[in-house]
Amino acid sequence: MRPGKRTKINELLSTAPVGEKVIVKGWVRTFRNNQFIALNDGSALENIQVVVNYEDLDPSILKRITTGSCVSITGEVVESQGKGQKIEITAKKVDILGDADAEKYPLQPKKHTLEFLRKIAHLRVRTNTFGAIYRVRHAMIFAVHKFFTEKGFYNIHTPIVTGSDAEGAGEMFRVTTLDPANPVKTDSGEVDYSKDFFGKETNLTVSGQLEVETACLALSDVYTFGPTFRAENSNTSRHLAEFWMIEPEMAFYDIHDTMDLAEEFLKYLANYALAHCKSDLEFLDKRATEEEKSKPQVERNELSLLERLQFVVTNSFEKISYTEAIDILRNSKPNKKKKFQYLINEWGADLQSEHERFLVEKHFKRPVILYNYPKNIKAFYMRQNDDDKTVAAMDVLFPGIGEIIGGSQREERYDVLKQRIEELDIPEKDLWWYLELRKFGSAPHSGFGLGFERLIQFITGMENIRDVIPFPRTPESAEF
RNA sequence: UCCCCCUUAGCUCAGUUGGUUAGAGCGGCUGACUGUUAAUCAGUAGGUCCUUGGUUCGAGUCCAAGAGGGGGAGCCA
Repeated sequence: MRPGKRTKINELLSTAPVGEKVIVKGWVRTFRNNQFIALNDGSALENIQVVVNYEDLDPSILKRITTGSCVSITGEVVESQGKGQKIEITAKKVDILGDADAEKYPLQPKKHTLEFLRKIAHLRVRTNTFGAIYRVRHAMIFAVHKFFTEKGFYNIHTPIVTGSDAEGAGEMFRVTTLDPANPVKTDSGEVDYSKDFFGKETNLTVSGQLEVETACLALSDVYTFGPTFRAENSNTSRHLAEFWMIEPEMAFYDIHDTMDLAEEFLKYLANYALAHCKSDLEFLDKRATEEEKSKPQVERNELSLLERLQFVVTNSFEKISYTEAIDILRNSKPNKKKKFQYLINEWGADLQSEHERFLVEKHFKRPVILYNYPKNIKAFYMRQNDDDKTVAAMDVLFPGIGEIIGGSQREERYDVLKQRIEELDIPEKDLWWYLELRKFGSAPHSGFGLGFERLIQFITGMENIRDVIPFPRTPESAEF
């Protein structure tokens, strides 16, 4: 080890170099008995215990070792005399890098509520829970790229600012440099967007799908992984105004190939987390189990977090058509006993989350993929089936989260697509390039969108989506 | 956007049918102790009871509006 070089705590704990002189730097979690610092630098969930000799240490330094302060420790790695840890560091030198006024520092060595921690999002990552979530989140980002790279997919950066309002995936955020109090106006008094920065109306993207299809019809297998913005007034534990979405798009895949890929992908990710985030997941598993105890029996999970991840990895997903799902729901107990708020009477009804939850959590008790939905409840670009009633759409439904993936085979036939655009009154002028893809060397292709934060919810067992992204953006809330 | 719930010390929460000076644990501070594991022990400070208005002899408690937060629904990923 190079003299003067800092060693990260995860490395120390895994190599346990007893007898070596080391430098560690990090943040104090607790300082017990005027002797024992629990030090964490984020490289692992675990802390290293630093033992200081309070009789030799300058009292003015001793006083500044407080919860939250940042310190640099020079000392020797020794076997611990205590029971809670194998090794510890006997400090020879303690430097305070950053004070944390104990009277004002909001984090205490105790359990805080998630609601409180959301209000101090700049500090919450210093807790075990959020440290674990951030690390798992990183591991999943890496695993996404690894999965697609191994399968020969190319990552495509689709635009964040978009000029088309055509996809209809949701309300959009406007992008403009016009003065909101006094925008340039046309003679007829309308806002003159031709004078705006881009010379037209622009918005933040709600999906990179349409753009990534261009790359798909040249590179075959591609994916996006980027920020996505929806200005919906959604106030739920599964919605954000700014979130990250993964959208693979595959040439020559039909809807069944796509469902298989979605299943393989999700299993790969769960498996990667189990293999690479062991101690973080064990911590989150315990945390979730504790949390469950405060809930009524009926709302508790039958499986623990780790068991759920294991279950997804080892069990095949149930794949059924919308029509089959309607049959199951129509004959289900809650439907017959009128327990559903929305009763299923006939084919064509949109499924409510109570129905999806019934299928996933009660009927099949495993992830379910529904496919071939009625065309009038799905988007214009989805491929029409021969029955003329349904489109080749699919949703992957997960327990607790609901829809984690939505995808479809795309309509590759120019005439059919054009007719559908007209039927739905979608402004065609914004879609000329999208239609041209069907004019020049069109190909059957399919894709899906995975909400990254919903994935992280599933992997970490966190119930509120605001706790799996560092800085959540939701209606009325954009602090930090 | 709709429905429901919550807001009391830095944090987590008690606070009886409306009644004198609003409490506890943790945290902070002071001291003791010194191989602790969210250390322990003793002492101590700390309050716009979310805001505004109303009812009442009297409001933390009842009513109304507003603010903030949470849960559910819809929209979806």
